[in-house]
Amino acid sequence: MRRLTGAETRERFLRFFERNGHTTVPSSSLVPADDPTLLFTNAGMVQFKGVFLGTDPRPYRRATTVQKCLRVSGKHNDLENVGRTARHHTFFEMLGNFSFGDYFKEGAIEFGWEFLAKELGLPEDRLWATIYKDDDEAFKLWQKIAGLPEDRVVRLGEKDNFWAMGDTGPCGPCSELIIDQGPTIGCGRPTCSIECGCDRYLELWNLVFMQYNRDASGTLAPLPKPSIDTGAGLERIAAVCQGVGSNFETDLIRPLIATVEGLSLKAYGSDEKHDVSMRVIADHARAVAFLLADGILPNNEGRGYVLRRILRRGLRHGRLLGLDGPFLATMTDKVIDLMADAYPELEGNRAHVARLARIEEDRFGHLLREALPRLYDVIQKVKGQEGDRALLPGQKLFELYDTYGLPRDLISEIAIEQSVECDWDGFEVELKNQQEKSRAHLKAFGEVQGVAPAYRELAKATRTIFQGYDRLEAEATVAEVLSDGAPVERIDAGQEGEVVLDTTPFYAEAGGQVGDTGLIRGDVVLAEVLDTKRPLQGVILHRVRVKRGELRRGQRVLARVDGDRRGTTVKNHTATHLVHAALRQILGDHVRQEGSLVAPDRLRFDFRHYGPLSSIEIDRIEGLVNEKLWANLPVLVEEMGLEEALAKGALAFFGDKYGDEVRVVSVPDFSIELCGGTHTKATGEIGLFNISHETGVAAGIRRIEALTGPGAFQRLKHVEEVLHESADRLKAKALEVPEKVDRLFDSTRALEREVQQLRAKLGMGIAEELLKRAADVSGVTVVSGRAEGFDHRALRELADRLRDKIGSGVTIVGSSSGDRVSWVATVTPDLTSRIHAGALVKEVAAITGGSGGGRADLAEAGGKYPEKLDQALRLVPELVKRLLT
RNA sequence: GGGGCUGUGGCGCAGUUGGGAGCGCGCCUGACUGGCAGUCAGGAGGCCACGGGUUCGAAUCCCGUCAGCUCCA
Repeated sequence: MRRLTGAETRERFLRFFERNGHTTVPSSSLVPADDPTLLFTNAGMVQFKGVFLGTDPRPYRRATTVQKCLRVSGKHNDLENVGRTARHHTFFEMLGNFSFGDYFKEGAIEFGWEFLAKELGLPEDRLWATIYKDDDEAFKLWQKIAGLPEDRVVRLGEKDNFWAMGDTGPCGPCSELIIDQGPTIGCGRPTCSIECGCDRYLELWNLVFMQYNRDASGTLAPLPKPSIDTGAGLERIAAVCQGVGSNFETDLIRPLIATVEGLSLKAYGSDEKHDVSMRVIADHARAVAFLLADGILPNNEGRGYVLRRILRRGLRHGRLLGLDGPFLATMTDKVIDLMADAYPELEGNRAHVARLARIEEDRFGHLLREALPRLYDVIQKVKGQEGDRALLPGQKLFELYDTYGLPRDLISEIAIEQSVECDWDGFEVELKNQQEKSRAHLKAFGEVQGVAPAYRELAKATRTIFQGYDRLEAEATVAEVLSDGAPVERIDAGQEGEVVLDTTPFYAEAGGQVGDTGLIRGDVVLAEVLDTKRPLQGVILHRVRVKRGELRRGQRVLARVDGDRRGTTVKNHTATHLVHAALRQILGDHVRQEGSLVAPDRLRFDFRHYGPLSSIEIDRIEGLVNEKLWANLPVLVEEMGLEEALAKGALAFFGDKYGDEVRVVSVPDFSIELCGGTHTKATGEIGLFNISHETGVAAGIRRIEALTGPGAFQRLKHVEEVLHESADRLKAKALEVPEKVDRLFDSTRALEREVQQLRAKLGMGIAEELLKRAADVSGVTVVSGRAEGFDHRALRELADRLRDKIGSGVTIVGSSSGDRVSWVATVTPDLTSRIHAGALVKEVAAITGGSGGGRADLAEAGGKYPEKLDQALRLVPELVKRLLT
């Protein structure tokens, strides 16, 4: 057996199956193309699901792939295990060969055996096979083809060797090829067998024989064209070929560990704890690099959240190794060096990956600096109270998670380190509570929840024809009249209700564009349309208030949309497409629509992006959109097949359902999107585009608010007016306003400083004066007096000076300015036990109609009778005498 | 959309029951000094995010606005 590198193994696999009539298909993205139920591609067959189900015809019947995969949850893998074992990964590569109704069991077993035993030259006497317990056919084939003795073909149950795509659908028995690595590897127990979970009997290749279709009742029916789906982890095969005991020792991953060694200056293999961390970092760096390169952005939910968790877990282990500085970008760079030949998408995203790794690293570092001390605080406190059997309360755990963003797994890891328990049940209660609250609010303020039964009936009976793309007025017949979601006889004058027409020019709220308003008029009726909605496909509801007459089923009416309102809405909708395209052009292809509002007076666009936009970026976006307006490009609307639209590069929303025929709205060489909304005929109609606001709505999601046409003009006009008015008041030219403000600010500060200096000088004079009049009250020096026009601050400085001068004693100074009195009193430290400055100042202030307080050595007070100031001052010696103890 | 947390010199942060705006790093000046963050002395630099309110008095308490972080939807 020759040592093969990982890259060679990958190559040989593909070449072997190509030689055997298979078409090499490139790995699909880690984001499954049209499978919202699946978070990540987790097996080679994911991109062929449709082929197996017969919905996605391909020009080949045999295929082979090396597929990038990610597994972060499920029974086979748990994020927590990664790094602790020799085989668990988040990211891995899966080798696979597939037959779509072509060869079956015999072929699959032949190929599998030949590749492992002949092509790779694995020792035949150590290869085993497992089969599904009832699969006698496979049992015989393994003996016939591979010459395996009976005792090396092991029958296993449904759990191990029966595969299904879901509860229903294609399924079948499977069979695994296993290598016995000998008793020195694995658990070493005498009872160790092929069923043992340890590494001695290592599963190399899983062959799935898809031969049944399971219906809803659980009955298995034979498939007319049985198929084959196989999968073998590249890392495992490489480990065996390279004669190393762990996937992490292969040349696919070991170089990454070497990089960690270099960064941390610690040797792999010298400390098990560090080894775990190194493996975690190596594994997670691979996942992070590939996820970022596939366009996923770190986020708080779904895929983005998984990425963030992996990334943050990697960082955490970096810290365990003493890597306090940024290191992740170095790691992802190394991943790209290693893998770019096999996955060209990595190279093109090198800078993007490094940049995001760095951003996330900073963000997380910041978060930890903020949050970890809080966690340790809580732990210390709980330990202090409860000792060794300390339990962290769920409410605290939730606070750390909810407010400070500490990941659960990190909290739990630290709790274990610190040997305290966590009340995760209590945590769940808090979490549920928060979910309830969010949902309750949504219900109270959100749209109609659920669909009224009457609407469902309507959907069966009526399909309103929408004519509003090219006209704003149409004659129609009233098909149904409803009130509170139920059909009624009629709607009288002054009443509100809902109307369904057989045909309408009114656009119903969809795709962010608000519903139309307008009028419905008949011989005996006039009604105002307040809003238009579409609760179900084909049902268009006009919410109306009848102004005159009454509205009944069967009436002939004229429906007329408010053209001005629609006109500005349309401008905003087309502008929204232009913004989307401009964002992608200027910020990058990772920008994706997250939500949108198209109203008559404004547009709002939420999108994925990793940080705030700079003012330069905003300017460029605004500029680019306006350029497209001035070029007056046509806005084209076409109907075409979904496939064709996607092939043309039309942007579609992930998770949205589209019919076979879709509407494609495009601006030549700039924007192309699937869209059912109404648009301008050409971009020039929009007139002017102005971004009014850019904010964040959540981490990784930004929001742009903008105006078009007259609205944009008015806003700019208004800004200009404000500027001119400011300029007038400043007696400056508009363009000189900033300078002028700077100068004013400077001079104000200079004046303030001058006042302060003058007051200090004045204070010195007053201080001299007051010191001369110092009194002696029971052996304590008392200085008191007034300093006209001094505010609190100045009084304090004066009192300070007096206190320093007398060394030991009491000072109290007051002032009046306007109708206000201010007081400050000090007591030198040697006397604070005998007299409290706060008590003194309070009594004095009371005479001038105020109150106050403070510390024993310094206190302040106010009052509102300036004319009583002198009277109060005269009473000072007496008061001091009384207060002294 | 809803909740929580945070906005204090250029940067990183502290600021106890409301009562003198501070620390570290950086910056400036001077002196000393052949050393890896040199030492010593002195100094400049703050609308304590913004706007209201409560109070004799607010960085501190209350309300609102804006921004950032975070969780939920």
